[in-house]
Amino acid sequence: MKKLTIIDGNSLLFRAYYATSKNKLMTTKDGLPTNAIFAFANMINRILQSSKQGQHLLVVFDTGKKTFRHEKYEDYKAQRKPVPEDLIVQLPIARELLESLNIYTYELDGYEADDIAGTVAKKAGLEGYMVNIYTSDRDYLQLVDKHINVQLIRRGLSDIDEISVDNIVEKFDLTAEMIPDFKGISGDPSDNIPGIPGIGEKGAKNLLNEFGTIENIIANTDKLKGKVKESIEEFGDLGLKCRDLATIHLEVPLDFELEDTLYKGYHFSKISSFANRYELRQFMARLTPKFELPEEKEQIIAYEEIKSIKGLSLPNKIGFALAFNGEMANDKTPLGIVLATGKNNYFLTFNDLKNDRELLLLLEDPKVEKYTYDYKTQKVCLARYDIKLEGLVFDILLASYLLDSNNPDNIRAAFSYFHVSLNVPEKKQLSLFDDEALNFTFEAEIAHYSLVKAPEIMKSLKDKDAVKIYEEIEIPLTSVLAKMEIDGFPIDKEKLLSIGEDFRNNLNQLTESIHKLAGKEFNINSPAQVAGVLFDDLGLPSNRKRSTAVDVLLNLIDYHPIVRLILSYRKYAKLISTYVDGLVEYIHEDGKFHSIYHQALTTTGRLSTSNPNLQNISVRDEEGRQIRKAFYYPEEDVEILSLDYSQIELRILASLSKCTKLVNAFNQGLDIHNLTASALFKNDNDPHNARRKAKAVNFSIVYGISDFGLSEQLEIPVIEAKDIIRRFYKTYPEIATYRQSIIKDIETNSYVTTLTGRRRYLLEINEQTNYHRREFAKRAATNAPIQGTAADLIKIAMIKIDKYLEENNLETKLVLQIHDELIFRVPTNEKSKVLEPLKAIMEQAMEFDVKLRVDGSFGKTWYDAS
DNA sequence: AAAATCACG
DNA sequence: ACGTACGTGATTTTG
Repeated sequence: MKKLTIIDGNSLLFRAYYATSKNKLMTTKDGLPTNAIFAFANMINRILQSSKQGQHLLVVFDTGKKTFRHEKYEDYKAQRKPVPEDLIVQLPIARELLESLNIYTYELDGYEADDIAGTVAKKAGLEGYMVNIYTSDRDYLQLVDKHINVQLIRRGLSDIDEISVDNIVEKFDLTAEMIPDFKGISGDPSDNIPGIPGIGEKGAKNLLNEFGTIENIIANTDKLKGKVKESIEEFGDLGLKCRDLATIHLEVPLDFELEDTLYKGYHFSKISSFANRYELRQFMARLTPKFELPEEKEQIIAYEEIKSIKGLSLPNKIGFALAFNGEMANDKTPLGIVLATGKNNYFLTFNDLKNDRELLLLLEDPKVEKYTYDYKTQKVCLARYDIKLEGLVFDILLASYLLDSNNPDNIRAAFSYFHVSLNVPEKKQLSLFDDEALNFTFEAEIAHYSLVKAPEIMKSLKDKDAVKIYEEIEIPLTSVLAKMEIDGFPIDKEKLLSIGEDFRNNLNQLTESIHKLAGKEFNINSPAQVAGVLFDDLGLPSNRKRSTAVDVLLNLIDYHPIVRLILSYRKYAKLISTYVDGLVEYIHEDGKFHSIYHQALTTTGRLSTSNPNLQNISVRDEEGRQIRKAFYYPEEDVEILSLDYSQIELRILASLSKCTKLVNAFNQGLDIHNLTASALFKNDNDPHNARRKAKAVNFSIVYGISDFGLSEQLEIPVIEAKDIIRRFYKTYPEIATYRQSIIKDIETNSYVTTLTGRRRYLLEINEQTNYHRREFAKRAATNAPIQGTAADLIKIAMIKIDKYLEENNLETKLVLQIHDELIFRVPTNEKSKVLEPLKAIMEQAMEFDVKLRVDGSFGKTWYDAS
């Protein structure tokens, strides 16, 4: 017979915690309490111990959000004591434990664990399963039937009472069907359900055994007498309402199948690293080996070299991996390709690939589903040889990033996250004189595992609510980014060098003057030597760290003329090394930059660019801004368009926090910094200065404020900064509430989400002994939903814009993304055609309470367009 | 390889 | 009493 074990996660954790919290709590050496985990893990161990292969296992949780019961009865669970802090921090660890053991878990906003358990149990019962539910909550007894037993956990954890149809009446003097009515009458103080006043457990049992249901009791009120009669007459309806609350909801919309709960086993490496992390040695010693899965790295992935795919009947789902020569990141030479079917792996050299018409058609056929790691790099590489690649459905790089944005942007790390340990890649050198056979096992592994691991990984994405972002954002975006990388961004090398010459002249003069003022020659590039000259030779006041960073030097400017010169030197040195000489190195033969977009790198969901980084080309400083004059299209009739979101992060903050004042101000087009200034610095008689300060305050909120940080920024005492923050929250109270809710999120779940559901995990929040890592986690948690939602927004806009340009056969091209700004190549004749539509797409890419605003400007050069 | 600095959002 | 603004990448010096 099929068996399903359901565990009430919250209930067991509570029991585990209180059973082991009598004395001093058990902790890791960092001081993280692990007592509940320890006991909970032992319980899971015991359940695994007594299970067999082929059985099903499911752990259900409450999400802690309001449920439909709260809507029916606002006092539901109202007087429940808050969960102890020491237990809260262990909740995410319990989930980690279950994940490490590969045990299926489920929770759903709006429903409690018992509703989920009940729905699953009844469904399984109908399908002939024998169901066992582990809980300490007697409400579950109503589920008992001939297919369902409840393992009721009593005081300790080892004292378990098995309740079945055969013994429920004997033990509780009630049938399973009577349990809700029983609770409805006698009440349940733990859920704040009052029940019918005046009738207790004893009376309720008597009544139910005589009449069966509350309705029937009410219908027979005349047969009752005395106090009981009065109570039923007066509070009968309340009893019905209470029964309603105590009834387990059996129609929870579940989006998984019973098959998903089949327990297959665990990977030793994963659970053992978990146990090490939380110092649970005893647990590992007791862990049953019968569910241990073989580590997959032992398997050797072979491949067969072929000349053409002709004659092979390949399936419609193909894993693939290009082999590259190890050169520059965005200038790789392809050596060959491995195709994986799940059963076989085929290798073709790049030469054979180029000549294989059928393979070329397969690669560009969107109906042939492609599974791989880092589709974009391969698409870009092939495009340089005029080979099209279409039909991406699964990219293990993007999946690993969405499952945890802390995962490194690195192939071996991504695969090892899915328990695949890739062979060390061979450093391949293609040389005319080198006819040594190369080994492509590495690529065969990538192709094979990308294909076969996909179903399991898609399920993990589903568990983390990431499927929508994956399918609707990251997967389509990767092709848009590939196009941008292929198109590149033009640069006039001569112009850049001539700007550089001016910088170099300035730098030489500055070097001379600085050496003269210092009275000696020294390396001005060396912070240590600069510190020596300033603080030792010239005796300027130094800080503890002897830092010579800009903000320090700015405060020393009046002490000695050399300071201003050093600042100026730094500026030109930076411009020359990074933005002239540095950039020149990256110019391709076509006179363009082909920067790489990293789609799976930042923890918040933003993109980043490299080789070169085009997202940090100077703009704030007029001298530095000159660099942008070298960026333009050499064609006569082509211009650059820049479209940027105005104040996007503050708008998102206003919207996410539903801050009425800010939302209204934005929607009325008011200056938001002035608004804050008038609320916080009313008495400041310098309005310009007031706005500057207000702007710093507004931003500090986005970054997750600290009074010290703000005091540093504004160069005011910490007490004043503290008071400013207090007044800020008083002005915008919803933001204070919002921040608190974010902090609560991170503390209970160890992650926060953007508006689309993108997660950022911050496990630092659990480090009990490390105050400053915990505080960092709080600031980062405050910032991530804002920065990440802005990232989601512009990504969606990019996808929509790409589609729009394509569908309307426009020559305009998206060429650069700078977080809140998109840069386009626009043929002059399309200028009036694209401006408004593109603006509108950006402004409406996502729905917010606040209206979004996009500003745009054209220019021949990037300088003129920004 | 890490630290310091500074360019951007 | 702690010791602090969020996210990046490139360059240079230095241990």
